[in-house]
Amino acid sequence: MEYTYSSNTLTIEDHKVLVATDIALFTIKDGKFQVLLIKRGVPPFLDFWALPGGLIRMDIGDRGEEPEEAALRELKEETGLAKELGYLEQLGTYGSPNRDPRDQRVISIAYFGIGPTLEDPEGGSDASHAAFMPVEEAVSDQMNLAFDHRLILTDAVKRARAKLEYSTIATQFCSGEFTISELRKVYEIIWDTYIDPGNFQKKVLSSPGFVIDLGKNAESSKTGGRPAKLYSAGTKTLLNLPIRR
Amino acid sequence: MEYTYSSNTLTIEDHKVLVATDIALFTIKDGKFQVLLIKRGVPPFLDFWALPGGLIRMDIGDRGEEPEEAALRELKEETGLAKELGYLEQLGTYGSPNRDPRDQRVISIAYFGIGPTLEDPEGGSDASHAAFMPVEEAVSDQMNLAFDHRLILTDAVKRARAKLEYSTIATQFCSGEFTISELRKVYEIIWDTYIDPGNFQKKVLSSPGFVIDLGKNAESSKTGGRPAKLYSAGTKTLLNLPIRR
DNA sequence: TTTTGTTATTGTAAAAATTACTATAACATG
DNA sequence: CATGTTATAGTAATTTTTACAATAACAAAA
Repeated sequence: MEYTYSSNTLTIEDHKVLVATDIALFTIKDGKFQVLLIKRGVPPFLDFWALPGGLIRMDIGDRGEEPEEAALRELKEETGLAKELGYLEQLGTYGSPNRDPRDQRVISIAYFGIGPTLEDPEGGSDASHAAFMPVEEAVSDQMNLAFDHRLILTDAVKRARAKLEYSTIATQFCSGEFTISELRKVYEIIWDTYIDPGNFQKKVLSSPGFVIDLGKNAESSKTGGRPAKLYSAGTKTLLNLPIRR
Repeated sequence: MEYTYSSNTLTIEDHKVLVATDIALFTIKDGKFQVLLIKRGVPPFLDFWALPGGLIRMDIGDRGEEPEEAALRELKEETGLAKELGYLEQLGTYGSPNRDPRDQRVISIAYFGIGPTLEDPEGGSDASHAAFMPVEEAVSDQMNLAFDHRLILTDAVKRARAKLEYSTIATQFCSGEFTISELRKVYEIIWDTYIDPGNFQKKVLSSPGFVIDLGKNAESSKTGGRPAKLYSAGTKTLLNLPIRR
């Protein structure tokens, strides 16, 4: 990686760009796969829905922020979300020259995150509103998201659906204690498919490190039925044998 | 994504950073899994081995380069590599504040690429040398790579090993026409493991879209043995059933 | 020409995993 | 206590994987 190059017209300074972060933060709420969006309070894309995010600041820390740190800070500022996230990983960087209509070129490091079912977020600093929205709605043709956030969101959704297969991230969509049925519903909701309860149960329980038996039962539901055992998320992140769609 | 923020001391300009790209370009050469490195000809890290890469330039195109375009341009400039790559995807962005020791903060968008067995690259513009090096050697404790390139390289190696399982990228390590044995050796070399020839053959041929039968045989080798059929890379990128390690 | 060695390819049977069900357990409610 | 509901366990057919044997098709040596 070099920056020895020759240009007759530009200085090093001229090659600098602004770097933002954005988060596609997913949860399951009201039985639906949802994503956290903010309604923009400033131009460009005033009043458009957008992924929470913002610039990496150079006046935080010795030499500026870690990208992930910036993403979490902006998330908190814009949505008031205080709880710890269940999962966060880098999704990719979006850097096409025209992705931001402003004069300055801005690239964005996008993150993929999962929050457990969260209290309703509230709009923070420069967002006039923040809310979870069903993914189906957020990626629909009717919805016009700001910048290239539809692209980022569809990539994040693909990532989520793919990761369910070979990782244990589904547990991050559940609360601290959950039943196998709740875990199964995570798959059913995100994949929009039916999964056989018996086979799923055996598959999960035979995958070492997927879940931890807490040795107690959930409260029996009002609709009747045998009370389910409670589990918590296991320590392993990768499954030996995938869960198939 | 916003850049409405308040700071008493800094302007928007002060938050800008330099953006570089780096490529971990893999191939199989001399029966070994190898990565393309350059020997740096300028400080910092003078004479250190590094991944090919460089700054995204703002004086190319209307509003500066696409990141991928910059990565390919620098690859060509630094290594003289002219052939088209078999595969290229974004690996991730490395943006820790101290990853570059220079005054300017520099983040790097890293790519993961595969080239078919290539002619020996030659050092280009600002690289005094370019060469393929066995991955084992490049990631060893003995080797001190520039910047955080050891981290990038180990991430890229993980990506390569993981992708062999559920995608068809192994074909990109082969030449245009190849035998099933050659394809199997890609797996054996990159995973450093033995794979049963018979089972592998059946698995590949029963995976629709993995390879295309060219209806002709490879030349029989000097060591004897039945001549193998020739295949080319199929059109599918994802495998229905994974190849297991 | 025959034998031997080598690699490719096909076959086969046991083991493991998946799938589609069925059966039972453990509750709530009427 | 019967009925409905959900959780969990069981079971048999199917599919996939694995380990290995058998055959095919060549080169080279005898």
